[in-house]
Amino acid sequence: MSLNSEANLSSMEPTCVDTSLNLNVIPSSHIDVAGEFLVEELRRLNSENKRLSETLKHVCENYVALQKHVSEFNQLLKNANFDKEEKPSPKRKVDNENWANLFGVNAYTECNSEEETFKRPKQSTTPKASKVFVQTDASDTSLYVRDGYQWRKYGQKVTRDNPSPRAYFKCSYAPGCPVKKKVQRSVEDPSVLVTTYEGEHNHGEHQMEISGKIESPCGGTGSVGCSGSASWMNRSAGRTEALELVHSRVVDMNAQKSWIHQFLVQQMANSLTRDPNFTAALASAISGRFLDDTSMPKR
DNA sequence: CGGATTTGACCCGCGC
DNA sequence: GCGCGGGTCAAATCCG
Repeated sequence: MSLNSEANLSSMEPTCVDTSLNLNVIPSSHIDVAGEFLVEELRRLNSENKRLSETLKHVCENYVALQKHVSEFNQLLKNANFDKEEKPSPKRKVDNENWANLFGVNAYTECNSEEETFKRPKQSTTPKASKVFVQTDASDTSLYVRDGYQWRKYGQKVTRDNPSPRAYFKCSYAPGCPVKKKVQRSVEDPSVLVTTYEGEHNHGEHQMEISGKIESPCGGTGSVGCSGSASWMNRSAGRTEALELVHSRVVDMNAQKSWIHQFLVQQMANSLTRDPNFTAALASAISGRFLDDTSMPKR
């Protein structure tokens, strides 16, 4: 009964995390000390380990597929040879949105939205606007996007071109922060939340929503694959910058990988220490071993 | 009770 | 000038 049946998982792809636990650290000669209960416990943990490994295997497969999409996406962009001088047409904009959705890029920014300047020429001097596309659960009807900042909702409207309502938020982290954001579901894909940010935060550090949650190295919570934080968007000033940031996201995944590894190990350790059955069995095994040592004649 | 959210009313710019 | 639509306000309501 090997607990490392999924050991090949780690060699499958460098991006995958080896979560298989080496639970064979207890010599078989000691197992009989705790009796059958410990064996049962180990069996249970083994099956759970296998189940988790299977789940992780699927996650890794999805990740590899996504990575492939990203590289294809980058290749397409190279081939397309974007002309920076060219004024993008509304059609181009739609194409870009479709690309972002097509390739499963969770967060995609577009700054100084042509749409805004086209519809409202008088507002061309207004603070730059950025769009972020966030993949969410389609069944989730809420319009809340976790981006690390604290927002206060001040309005909601149903717009003409989109049946889903548009929510209006103001940054409430700093008193005089002028940043606003609009959140609306995409017409094409209701599972995608289109978030439009306007203005720049006048406060340096954003508040992390990590109390009781998991902080990932990419600066967000553990939700929705580190979908674009506002600080990320504020750095981007155009399409190329946005693409570079998509690249940096991929690079960040390496750091994320080690973080995931640490996190999984921590979670497993926590779940084991929290499990009263396991701790009881462990205590029984240890005390049994002590009794064994003291009662047994020394060799 | 205070802060956040909801929602109808209002304002303003734009096109006709 | 008028209607339409997007954006904002603010009173009512909710919630911890």
